[in-house]
Amino acid sequence: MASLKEVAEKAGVSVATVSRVLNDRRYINSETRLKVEKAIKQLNYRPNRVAQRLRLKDGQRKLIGLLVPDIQNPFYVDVIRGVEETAYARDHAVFVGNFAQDEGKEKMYLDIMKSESIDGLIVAPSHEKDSEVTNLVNSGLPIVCVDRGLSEVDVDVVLVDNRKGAFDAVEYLIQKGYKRIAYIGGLPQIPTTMQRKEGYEDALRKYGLPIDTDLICFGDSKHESGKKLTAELLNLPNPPQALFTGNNLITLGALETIHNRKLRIPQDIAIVGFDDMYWSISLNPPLTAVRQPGFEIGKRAAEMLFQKVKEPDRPPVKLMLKTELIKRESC
Amino acid sequence: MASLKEVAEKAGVSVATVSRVLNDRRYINSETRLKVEKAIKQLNYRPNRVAQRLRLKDGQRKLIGLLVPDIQNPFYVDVIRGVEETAYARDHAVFVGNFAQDEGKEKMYLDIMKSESIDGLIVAPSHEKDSEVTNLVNSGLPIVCVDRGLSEVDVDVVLVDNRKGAFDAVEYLIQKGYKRIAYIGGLPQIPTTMQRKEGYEDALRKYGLPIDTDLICFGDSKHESGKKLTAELLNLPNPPQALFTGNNLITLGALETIHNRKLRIPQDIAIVGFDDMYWSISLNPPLTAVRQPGFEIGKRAAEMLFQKVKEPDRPPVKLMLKTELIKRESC
DNA sequence: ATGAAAGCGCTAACAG
DNA sequence: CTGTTAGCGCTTTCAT
Repeated sequence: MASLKEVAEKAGVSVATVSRVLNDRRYINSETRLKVEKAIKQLNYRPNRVAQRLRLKDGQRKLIGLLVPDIQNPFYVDVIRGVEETAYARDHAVFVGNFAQDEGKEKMYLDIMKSESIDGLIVAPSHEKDSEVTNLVNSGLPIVCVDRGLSEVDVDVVLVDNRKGAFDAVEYLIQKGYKRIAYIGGLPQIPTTMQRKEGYEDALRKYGLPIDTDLICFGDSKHESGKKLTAELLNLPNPPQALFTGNNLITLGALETIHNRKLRIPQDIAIVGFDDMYWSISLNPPLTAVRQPGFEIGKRAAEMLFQKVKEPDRPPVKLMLKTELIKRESC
Repeated sequence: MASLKEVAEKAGVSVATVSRVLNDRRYINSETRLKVEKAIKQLNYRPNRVAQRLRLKDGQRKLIGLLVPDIQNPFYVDVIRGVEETAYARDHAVFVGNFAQDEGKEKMYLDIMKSESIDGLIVAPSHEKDSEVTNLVNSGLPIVCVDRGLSEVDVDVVLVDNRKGAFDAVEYLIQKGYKRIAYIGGLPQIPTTMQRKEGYEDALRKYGLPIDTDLICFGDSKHESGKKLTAELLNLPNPPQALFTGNNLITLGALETIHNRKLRIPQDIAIVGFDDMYWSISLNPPLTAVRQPGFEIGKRAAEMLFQKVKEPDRPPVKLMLKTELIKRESC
């Protein structure tokens, strides 16, 4: 890799001049510029981003971090894509970390992000009191939370109305005539898990249905727990008629158990899931689901982050996007 | 963020000493070490990875790059996880880039990787003659290819026996009695697309079935093209009885078209796909598919890369893993 | 309009 | 065993 110095030598100017033609487009004699540009081309010079970041100040490093809880979850894949596209449009690179729902790994990634001199961070914190992220916000690093907020500090956040989304799903189930409806949540410490539970209960309450704690259960937001909890629910003496599953991986796990038992959907058991996937129509049967705009969330979060970087003192904003109930055939 | 200098001041030693207790565990007076460790703890010091990378030589920077063609494809998500887990076990960070099947974006990412001073790169090149990646291999950067190799240079590569995997799938279809079998491939310039086509033709030939070019088509390896090409195939005057789809996104697209037309699988049209997903059992109907071990591919590639970094002159090796045909109900 | 030089935070000779 | 110092590649005053 050619360095600035080599370019300078080849062009017969100082490194400062080369740096100027690269960044600071004023005050350059046009002949000098030509010479430099020629040398750059000949050597196929590319600035060393590491040296650049070491030297540059906050907000000019062209690198942001993105920390997601589970890359196997297609929702976060959409968020990642939304962030990346927006960042690249602004010539920023994105350092993505997947902490796989492991708080230890989350901390490790946070350490890496800090020491990689990023301009800002987009993160879906493990839980609302996440002290590592809270400290980082307090340290002044521009941060935007996605999917979940933080309770101990005022921070920018982009998410959906989980309570409303869940309410809509369960209300639809009730309107379809189902009475015993179970909720299979993810990790209880994740805010969305509880918000969706609230929405579930809101709907039950509105229609005067009892809230039966036997029908409310929590797992770890992954496929396996969806599979296992569905089995437990179906083993109940008085099993539910319908399932409201708390995220897409849980939904997939639930479907697996139902299919293994040769139960018919929705005749034997109905299901509506939180999180739609573009291939939900190809599931057996086509899934009724609450769609959240993952790509849009990522995009908005990135835009918000860039704004925050530019104007660090503007007060944090909360952006709540809408969910949409996609009606298909699973209930 | 505290710096080495601040730690040194607090501990009353030189920066060199602090650096030594951090890296170079020999030759340190135990009292000195204690003082330094205390200061490190008090200041909550973390080394600045950017400064470290700028200073360090090849192979010691604890950062590798990973460039994948499509993060929306669950296969690559598995590869990413395999690479990450292996890298983290060795205390390396992974810079992941998703070029979304866009050669321009691939080049951009390659530039970023180069200028981020990585120790090595794992990449699934756009095509076999990918000159950017080829040049990078020739430049001496340790590189391991996954999923696809390079024809113009001898390089390490981890992939599966695509031809055999495709052969097994199509042979199974033939044994089930299907005679008019179509192949829906991805981008024709991707090596796996053509290898899978070879396997498809091998099977047809072995059983004396004609190779009908009307039944062989290519798209762009994404959901939409699977959807569209399936529609075209079904519109043929003499449509196929079975589909062999070239990757998981194409499969999902094909299923969508089939379901939209209210066709029954496998009675009206059978399907077997390349790439299994853990939720393939929940598709309508449970999908018969060729499984490739994505996680394992990522893991092996990372191990191979670390070896290459340690011993840059060892001759490149090709590792070919096996596929497995998972028989379910779609044919 | 251009160059010299400081310095970002760190590691690794080299000297003692 | 420890300190001093050069230098990784870059940007940015400060001079000129």
